[in-house]
Amino acid sequence: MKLSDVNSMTAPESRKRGRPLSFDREKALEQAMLMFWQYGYEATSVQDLIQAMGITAPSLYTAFGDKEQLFMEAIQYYQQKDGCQVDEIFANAPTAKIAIELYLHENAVKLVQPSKPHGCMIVTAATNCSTESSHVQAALAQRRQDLKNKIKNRLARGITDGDIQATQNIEQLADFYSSIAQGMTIQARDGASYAALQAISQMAMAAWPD
Amino acid sequence: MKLSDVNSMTAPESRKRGRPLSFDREKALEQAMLMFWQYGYEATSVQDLIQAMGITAPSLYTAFGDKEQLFMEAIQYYQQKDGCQVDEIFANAPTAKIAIELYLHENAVKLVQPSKPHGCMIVTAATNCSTESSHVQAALAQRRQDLKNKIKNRLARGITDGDIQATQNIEQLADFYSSIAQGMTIQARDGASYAALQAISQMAMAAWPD
DNA sequence: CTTATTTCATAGTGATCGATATGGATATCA
DNA sequence: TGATATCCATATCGATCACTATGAAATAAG
Repeated sequence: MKLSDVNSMTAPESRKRGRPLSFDREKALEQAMLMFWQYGYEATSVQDLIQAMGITAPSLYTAFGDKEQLFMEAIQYYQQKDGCQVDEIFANAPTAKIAIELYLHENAVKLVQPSKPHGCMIVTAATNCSTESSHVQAALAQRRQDLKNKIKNRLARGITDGDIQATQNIEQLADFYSSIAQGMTIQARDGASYAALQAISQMAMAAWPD
Repeated sequence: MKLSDVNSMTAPESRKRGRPLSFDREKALEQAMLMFWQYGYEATSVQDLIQAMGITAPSLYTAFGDKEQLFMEAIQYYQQKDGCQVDEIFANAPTAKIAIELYLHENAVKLVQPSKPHGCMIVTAATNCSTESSHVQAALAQRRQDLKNKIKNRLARGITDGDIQATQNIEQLADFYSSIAQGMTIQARDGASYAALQAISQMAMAAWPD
């Protein structure tokens, strides 16, 4: 690492040398996320992106690397802004059952936000991929696996807390409730209302093994 | 209609004039279906298709019209060969609950067939589409709606048959079980085993309102 | 000021997209 | 056989794909 790098790290904003950015990087990222969310990774062209972001192609590439890196950043931005805050929900819920119930409810809310694409971006944004972008597909699959693991861990805590019987098959329950969440995304894509989604999550809770 | 058309209809195969097809049309269609099933509509290029089908581009266009018509035919072929035979299942099941249970079981079988793409083609093949092929997307959405309507109709028959209480919300039940089937597709895509899918469908049946 | 650095706008790169024009090959019909 | 009809193989169409080379414009440092 060079000394100049250290200097730029310790004084990130104020002492930048060249011509300043003429656009808001975060707002541009948000627009890119909305495009990827609606149309998916490959179906969103760079041309579409720069129009939505209000910048030119060279600006996109200098600011975000390439299309794939922009997508990865958009995914991260999505999870922060429009995804379910599952860590917080699971940490604060008093029981595992309430944790799942609150998660499914938050899921229903987030899947049909007004003036935003419906459905979960993690589920839908890289479904149809050619072999060249299979690692983008794999990255989203990993995020879905991460969620399932978080559900499983919260259920395991339910056993140690005593609100789930130790004989319960936690793996199966995690499969079921992540499947429910993903099914709700397809329903939301196909026009389901918040009320319909909420009804689905309530029916799913009726399968809870008391 | 011209007389020649009538003649060709009454004698379809034997009296065709010109050079005969050098490939099996149905086998070529099956290969096309497998490609669309795995990669989706837009991510499968015509180049990919003709390689898998073993024919040249002009042959594809004379035999199937264009890429979109080939996809529509592939969808039809899929529903006949690899989709759930829901009409037959629903017609023969003695009660609505058994009908749904059998459907979900058949679904689990069809979603993880060996040496075939996993998940339901109707759910996954046109998720990421640009605006130019939005009607392809709409066609699949219509097929999903058709399935939900068939579920609803079978539940309604359950009420007239007396195995479902008339107070039950049939719309909600149809939403729930079609959501389950679609969630299972995402699970199958992400590597779920038949046993895992079957466990999901059994848990879903635990939510049945007796 | 000059110099260094970064961004911006224009224009265009080779590659691939879906789809076809052309002409020869192979069949049936008269 | 000759006429007609259909298919196959080669080569290629304009459009779009993700991406970038070039140089001018705008800032900070010296």
